[in-house]
Amino acid sequence: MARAKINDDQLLEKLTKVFQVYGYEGASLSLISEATGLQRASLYHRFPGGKEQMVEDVLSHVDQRFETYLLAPLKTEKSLGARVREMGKRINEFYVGGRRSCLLDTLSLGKQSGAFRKHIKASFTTWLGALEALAKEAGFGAIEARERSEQALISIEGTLVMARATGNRKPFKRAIDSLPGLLIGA
Amino acid sequence: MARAKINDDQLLEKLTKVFQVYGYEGASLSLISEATGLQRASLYHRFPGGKEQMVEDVLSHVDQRFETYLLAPLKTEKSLGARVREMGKRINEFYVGGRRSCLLDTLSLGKQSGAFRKHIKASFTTWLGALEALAKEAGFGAIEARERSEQALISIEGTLVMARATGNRKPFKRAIDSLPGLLIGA
DNA sequence: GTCTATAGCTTGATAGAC
DNA sequence: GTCTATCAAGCTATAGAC
Repeated sequence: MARAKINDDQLLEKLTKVFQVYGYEGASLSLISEATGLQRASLYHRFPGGKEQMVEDVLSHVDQRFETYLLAPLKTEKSLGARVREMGKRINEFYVGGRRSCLLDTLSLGKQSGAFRKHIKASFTTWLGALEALAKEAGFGAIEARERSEQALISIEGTLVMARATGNRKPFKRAIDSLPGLLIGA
Repeated sequence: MARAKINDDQLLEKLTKVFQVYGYEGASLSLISEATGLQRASLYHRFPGGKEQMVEDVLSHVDQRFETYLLAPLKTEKSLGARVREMGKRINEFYVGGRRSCLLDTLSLGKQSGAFRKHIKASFTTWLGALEALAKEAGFGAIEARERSEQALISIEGTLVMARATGNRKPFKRAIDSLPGLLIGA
């Protein structure tokens, strides 16, 4: 039992980055090996289920990061505005100012995507639900709260695609800045 | 010189679909061969530059389709509203009601994406320019016209990602229906 | 212009030593 | 837990017959 070169959290974060940049089929084991500093066989020791398990574990890890970090500010005692602004700051951090793509985008592409669809859909729904609850707390009715939270997610996904395709990250920044207005009307 | 099994236009449309669904790395030659009905060697006869040339040609073909079909209604003599609505109808058609992804999304992922970035960026800019011109014609100032056309593209890209990731195509339909309000304020 | 056959490399995955 | 060595299968691409 030699000592681990990299702990689980660090490993999953390296993997997250690789899947954000290359997607599922583009993320070859060679690439993953290079990014993590672990040889193929070591990767299979950590993830006996291979690439598919890597993706599942990455998705779960990101779910957890969202729950305990990105969306956590929403459950504090601060003002609605302060909560949304803090969440925006963390979302911006997570996507490195628009330089990284959303996993729900990059992993929903291609042949293998069916295997993760359930998880991806669930993650999306959870994220949506958190924003929706916030909009309701701000006084919006059920239908409007729903539409506004969807609008928020759509603008984030759309601007991330635009940032990747064109290199223009300003719309992403603007989308983040628009979150308070969109979600709590302020 | 045996007769062609499939003409250039039909071939490029089959390829478009494959790259929309699988992205660059996911679109293997076996998959392409199956989708087009042509064997590997025949594909290399039609595209001597291999997969990279296929993508370049697909992007150019889609540029042309946008110019001569999707965006063509904007240059007619009809009312602004009628023009935008007709364009929306054709955009919806092109993306098969949200069942297909945008190539600017699927091809900007992965290792190879650098090779197409220039083309992708140019296509994006052209599309944006057409919508911007329309918004200006509707009376919006330069800055607002720019923002509104960006917003239109972002909502389309974002809703297409959402449709792929969750299967929910309603936001895409709504984005199409919102184009008149967004671009000409009606 | 399409085909079969094949080359050479990369892929995801495994066996077994330390 | 990590490693080297190895495997079969898949990949992109090419040669040459019809």
